[in-house]
Amino acid sequence: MKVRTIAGLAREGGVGVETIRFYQRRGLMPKPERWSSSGVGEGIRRYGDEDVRRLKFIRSAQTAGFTLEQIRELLSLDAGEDRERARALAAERLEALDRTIADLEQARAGLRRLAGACASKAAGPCPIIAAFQGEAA
Amino acid sequence: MKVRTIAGLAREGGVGVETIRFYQRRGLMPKPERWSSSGVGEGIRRYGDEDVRRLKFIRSAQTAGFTLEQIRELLSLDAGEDRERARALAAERLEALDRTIADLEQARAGLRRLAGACASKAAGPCPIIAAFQGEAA
DNA sequence: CTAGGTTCCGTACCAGAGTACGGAGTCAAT
DNA sequence: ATTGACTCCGTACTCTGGTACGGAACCTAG
Repeated sequence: MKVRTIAGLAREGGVGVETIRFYQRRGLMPKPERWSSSGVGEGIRRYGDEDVRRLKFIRSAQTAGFTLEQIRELLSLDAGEDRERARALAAERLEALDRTIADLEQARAGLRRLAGACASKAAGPCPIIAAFQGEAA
Repeated sequence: MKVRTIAGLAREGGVGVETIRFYQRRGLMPKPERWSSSGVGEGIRRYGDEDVRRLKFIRSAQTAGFTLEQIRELLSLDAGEDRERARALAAERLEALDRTIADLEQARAGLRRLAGACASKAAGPCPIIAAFQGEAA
């Protein structure tokens, strides 16, 4: 069980130090005890593998479109008994995610049309607005 | 060529009146001349079909992930001669869009795992964090 | 011609997700 | 023992994309 300082955790998690501190304030990441090796002052906080997993989970969940607040709830649910709630959150997000992916695929089609229209060597105006007008909601 | 007041434009574009005013300030939507029917005061602004198309384009481009600033540029490019620039913007966005869609599909897989894990009737903790740990970047 | 609903405008505020700053404390190496 | 890097902490600021507010002007119906 490797221990790290906040900068190490940040590096492994692919985020900035300030971001971790921000997550701590929001209750997404714990503030481990300060621990002084030399037994003198209050020491600094040390982070373990569990924290790395937690941090990576936050980033993944964010990609899935959860807000930090929802992620906070998911984390509090983790290892808890409320499967009902966890399932509900997942199902809801899954639906929204499907819609988003569909929208993005539509957008991609429009963008391809646009790129195609503006690629043709024919000089003259490049009808950007029109290119997207092919039923993009 | 139907004319509308700002509220009509908002309705047809599926946005709020304040949003249109916001786009005007940002240079995304034009501020048509005020035009008074009774010839008395300064009158109010009237919007045509072109404005509706423009507004719908903005919403589509937004779905495609362009920022308002980029959309402003696209609009200024529309019907212009700079195909090079238009194509570059489209190509860049297309790449980012492909990455985003791929990420989202990954996220969907993780989410399905999560939903599945928390659905099984087996009582006990629901390993939310672990469910996502299946190689989600 | 007056009442009410809209429009116009500037300015202010909001939420989400950070990012930056400044000063004090701590740690490791020289 | 001191220097330089890193940590801790609170507070403040940033950016994006809107929303809301309040007063004056305008327009339409009764």
